[in-house]
Amino acid sequence: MKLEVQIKMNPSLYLRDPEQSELGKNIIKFSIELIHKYGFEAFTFKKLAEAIGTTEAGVYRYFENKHKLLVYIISWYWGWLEFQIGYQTKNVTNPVSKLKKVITILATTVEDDIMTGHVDESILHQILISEGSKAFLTKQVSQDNKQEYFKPYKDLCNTVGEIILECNSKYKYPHSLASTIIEVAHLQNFFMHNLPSLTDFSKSKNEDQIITFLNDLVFSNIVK
Amino acid sequence: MKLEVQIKMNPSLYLRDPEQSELGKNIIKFSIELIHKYGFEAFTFKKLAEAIGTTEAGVYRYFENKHKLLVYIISWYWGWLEFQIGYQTKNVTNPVSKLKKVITILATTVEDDIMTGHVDESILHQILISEGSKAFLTKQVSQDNKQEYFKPYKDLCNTVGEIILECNSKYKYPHSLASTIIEVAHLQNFFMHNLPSLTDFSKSKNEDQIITFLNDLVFSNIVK
DNA sequence: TTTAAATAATAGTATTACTATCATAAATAA
DNA sequence: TTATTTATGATAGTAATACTATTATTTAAA
Repeated sequence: MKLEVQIKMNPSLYLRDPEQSELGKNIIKFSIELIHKYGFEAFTFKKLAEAIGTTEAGVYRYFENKHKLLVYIISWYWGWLEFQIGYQTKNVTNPVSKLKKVITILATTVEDDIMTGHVDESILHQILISEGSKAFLTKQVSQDNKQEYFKPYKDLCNTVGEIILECNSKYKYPHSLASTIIEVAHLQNFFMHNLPSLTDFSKSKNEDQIITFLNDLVFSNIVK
Repeated sequence: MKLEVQIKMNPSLYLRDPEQSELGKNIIKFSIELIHKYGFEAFTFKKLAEAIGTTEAGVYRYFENKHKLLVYIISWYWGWLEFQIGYQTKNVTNPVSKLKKVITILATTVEDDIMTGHVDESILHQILISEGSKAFLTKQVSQDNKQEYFKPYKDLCNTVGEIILECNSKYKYPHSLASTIIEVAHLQNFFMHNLPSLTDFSKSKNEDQIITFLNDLVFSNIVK
């Protein structure tokens, strides 16, 4: 028996559950590849259908539009990351070590997880860096939020926020600091590779420096 | 004689300089209004042309496409902000006070500046919060960067970075901290209004709390 | 074995993101 | 003043995008 990690997804994100068929799994697999290749703006359902070997109508049976598909794969990633964080910090009792571990996970390009057949997490991580915020930077953000599209992201922020409170129960902004850590980890990575003068890591282009920067920022703030 | 602030723009952003004609100024004025109203994705040159009372072709004579127009108005804002920061911190000698002032400027919704006739800065500030990162989160970011499209943003980050170094000349990440302050100011504002559980300001929805959060983050980090 | 459900194949529509052409009005130079 | 350039307006047209609809065919469940 092959073990597979299943991330539970919000059903209102899709018309037909992509996990339940080969075509569905291919939609997820190739949309990750193509969004990474073309960027979200130039990514179309037509290109996706061609890559899979199906028709546009075939894709539309699974997802109403490309925005929902983006939100789907991004939600999937947050769900998977939450699982990773839970798993990798399971035996860490010291909260500071735990938060450091979390920062490292958030700021490090992951390796492809063989537990998830059709999803390449390392590409997904890249997508999150350059397309992630497009999931919520829209005019429909409030409606999307009402439909709980961002629950996995919020859950993750809560988890990180709780670890922050474990480090310092009097810290006043655990949620804001949690969302800041997540967003800044991605932004500094994007800047390092694409607009290096907005960072101080242009020479090495090493993720470890982002981790050091974040640790420095976070721990001087919460542990005084 | 009417005094007007002129922000010098990168000429490769436009085909014809919008500052040099009524139609051009209207393109800027109404694009700010309509991007704010519809969001950048749903904003089209057709809607813009209709609002102005010209034709699509008329708009295309000024801007090659809507991406360049977005970069133009965002660059304009960074240029204007740089000017504001210079002006408002002119007589502040203490670097900590200066950085606090800068954070306040970055995190506060501005009032419309009457010195700039056709631009409504308060709406522009809203656009920056929700559309700002779309200027660089594209596949062409490196080409755009080579053409110096992001120079005003980088200049601003440098200015802020220098003030950080004035506060603590040994601080290792002045550029990263500067870009973090700017981006987090906008992100926390967006979250506060649209995804409040990602912040700790959901009750009051007050910008002052973002300023307090940022001051707390920044000064515990650089002044130890 | 029947019936239902999923997929493939094809066609069609409204909108978007442009490009091209030509006439006219306004500004400038000879 | 007239000639010429330059900006704008009006209109048309195209390829691509973001869908919806229809029907036939295959696959799976009852």
